[in-house]
Amino acid sequence: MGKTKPTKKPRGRATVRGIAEAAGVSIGSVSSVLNNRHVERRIAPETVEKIRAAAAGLGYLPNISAKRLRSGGKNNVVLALVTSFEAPIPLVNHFIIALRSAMAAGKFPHAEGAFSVMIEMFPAGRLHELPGLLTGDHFNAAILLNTTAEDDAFLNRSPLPYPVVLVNRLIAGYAAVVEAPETGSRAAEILIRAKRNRLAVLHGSPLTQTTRARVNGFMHRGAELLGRPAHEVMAGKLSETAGYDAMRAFLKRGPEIDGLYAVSDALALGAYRALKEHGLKIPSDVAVVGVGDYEISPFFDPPLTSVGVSHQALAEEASRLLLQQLGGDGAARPTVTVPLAETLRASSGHRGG
Amino acid sequence: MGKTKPTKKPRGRATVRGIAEAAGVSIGSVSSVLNNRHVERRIAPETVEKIRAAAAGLGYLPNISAKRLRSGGKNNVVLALVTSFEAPIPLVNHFIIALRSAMAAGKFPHAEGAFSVMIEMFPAGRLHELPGLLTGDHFNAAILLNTTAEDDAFLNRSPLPYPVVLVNRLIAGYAAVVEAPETGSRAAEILIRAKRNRLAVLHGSPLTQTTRARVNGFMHRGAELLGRPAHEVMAGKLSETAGYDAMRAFLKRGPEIDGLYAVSDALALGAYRALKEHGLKIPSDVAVVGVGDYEISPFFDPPLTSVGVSHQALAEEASRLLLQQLGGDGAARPTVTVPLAETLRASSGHRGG
DNA sequence: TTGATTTGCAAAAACGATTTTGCATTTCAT
DNA sequence: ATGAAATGCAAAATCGTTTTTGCAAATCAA
Repeated sequence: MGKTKPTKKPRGRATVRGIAEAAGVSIGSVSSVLNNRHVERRIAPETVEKIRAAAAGLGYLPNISAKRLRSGGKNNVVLALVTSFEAPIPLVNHFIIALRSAMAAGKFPHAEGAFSVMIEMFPAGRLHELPGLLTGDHFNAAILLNTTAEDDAFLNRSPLPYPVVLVNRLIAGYAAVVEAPETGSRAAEILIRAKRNRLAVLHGSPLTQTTRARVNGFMHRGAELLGRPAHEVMAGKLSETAGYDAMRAFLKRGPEIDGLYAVSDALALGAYRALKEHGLKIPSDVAVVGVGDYEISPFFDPPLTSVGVSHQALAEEASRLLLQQLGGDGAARPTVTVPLAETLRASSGHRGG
Repeated sequence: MGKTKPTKKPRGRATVRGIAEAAGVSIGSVSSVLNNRHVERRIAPETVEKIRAAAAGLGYLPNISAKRLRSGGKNNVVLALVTSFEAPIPLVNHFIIALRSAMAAGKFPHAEGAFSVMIEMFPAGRLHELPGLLTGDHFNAAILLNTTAEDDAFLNRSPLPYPVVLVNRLIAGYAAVVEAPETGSRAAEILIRAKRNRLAVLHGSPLTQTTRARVNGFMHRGAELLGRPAHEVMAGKLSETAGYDAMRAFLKRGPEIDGLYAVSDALALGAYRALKEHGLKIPSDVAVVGVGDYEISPFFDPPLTSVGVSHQALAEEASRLLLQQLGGDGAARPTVTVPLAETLRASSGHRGG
């Protein structure tokens, strides 16, 4: 065998060192060229070319952590929004905006306005496989959305070593923001006050901790006041289409109702269409109550009565809690209940909208 | 004035070194304790306490870049979604999902599925103030949404030193994804084919490059086919409420129309309500065409005819382009036009929905 | 020709953490 | 009492960059 120089095989990603070896120069020169400092640093044109060629040939991608570590100053608080892929699409944005706004407003003095927001997503039930979750390598603090029971068990087992705020989940040892528990029962009361007594609730499957609470509250209070159980209509997901399909199938089966509670506004919108197609008028034939998640509720036809917490309120409260833990008292792990907002509109026979 | 005790000079953020000095131990011991390795590393209980106390007292927050650099392996490709605060809320999610999905599907082999997605937001016109934008310190590649003319001028002036994909903007030297240019003219054609000849277009203010193209295309094609200009109705923003207000004011002024083009579906939904309140039936009195941004268009009452590109298609194409630049040919800066999708529903007098 | 500049780049010093190694001390076994 | 093992921690190596410093060789000025 010929005597081979023990060149370090660049098995991983290309680095400045790899480029330097390939081009036969020092890493300092490589860095200068890659950052277009070659004029100030007096690198010869032909050397510049050699380095550029080597970098391109190796498919160089800079290591952001190293760059930030070296150049970044002290300003790198990293906040993460951790959510399952299955999260309701519009929800995530509220949290991004809320985090950004809270930080921009200087709610967290330590960072002096300099910070990053990351989005981490995981398949439902696989939270534990998320890189950096346990080590704290990827972010300084996180808001956790849309975990499943399995994920919750994991969180319970292995406490995360940084500030965390859970949304609509309660786990010992974690701060949490939850919606007020009376959402479902208030919906029942609104419908019953509007003189409805043949009620139904439309929900998705599987039930999340939150939607289950809504359904249970509604069923319980409805039975209590009317002495009769409400119908349960189960949709496949929390989407307009799923709500439409489920409601249409339900109406075809024949049960007559005069009051409907949809546990999400997407479901409500689907139900609207099914009801109308079935020849039922809202609210004279069927009154409808939704949850207040969407900005578009007032633009339903007729405008949708909603009772629940707004995503925005939830998001703002979660941000506040997170920054509070980050900045000051890390030991405090409060559970904050966001109060209900109730907007009575035409879909339940009320004026306004 | 009260004298402050100079117990500790706040020279920047606390580090392991700072804690080590405060506790009178080495940084290695500090690290071990902070990561709960003190058992394996055989740190004496009283030392552990000293260190914990010092860390808490200094408000220590680990430097994520340093942690990742040291422990992170090779897996840190950082992708950013850079958008102005004013971006339409639902748009952003599509890009997050598209990026995550594309990476998860292994579209970018270099990263082996390990990567981060960051969200950076800037006030419209202030893109240039975004930290890390010019230095490339914060991410390896970015998708840019919702820039203003001012931001575009900046981008034109100072090319960014990493792969970038622009959305609905064209700037020399950058890859871009744009919607097909015929959106507006097709909307005019649909209305005119439906025998409408007194047209109006409802748009937001200020006009973005995209919405301006839609309006212009509509006005031009409408005038061409009808020999008469369409009305322009200007709303304050691209929201339901703004659309409602603008449309209501317009109808009160008296002009009669029988065809309306709303350049976003939020505007269309607001217009629906204004039209109905004004006693106009859709589509018999006024046919409406929207743009196809929302998943809820089929659930409008009546279902909304849309012509345009879906946010999802835009997002998927943008992700594809970005990963293509990242992985392979960084020199290629293609402009990809996403084709139109046209869905004829009841709002323009068509069947189906 | 010779001393002073310029040119071109290598070597070293950070950035802030984690992990490995090494070395005194104690404690244990005999 | 004495070598062996366990304990507790400091020191050093490392991650991938950027920037500063230093120093030959080449070029210039006289």
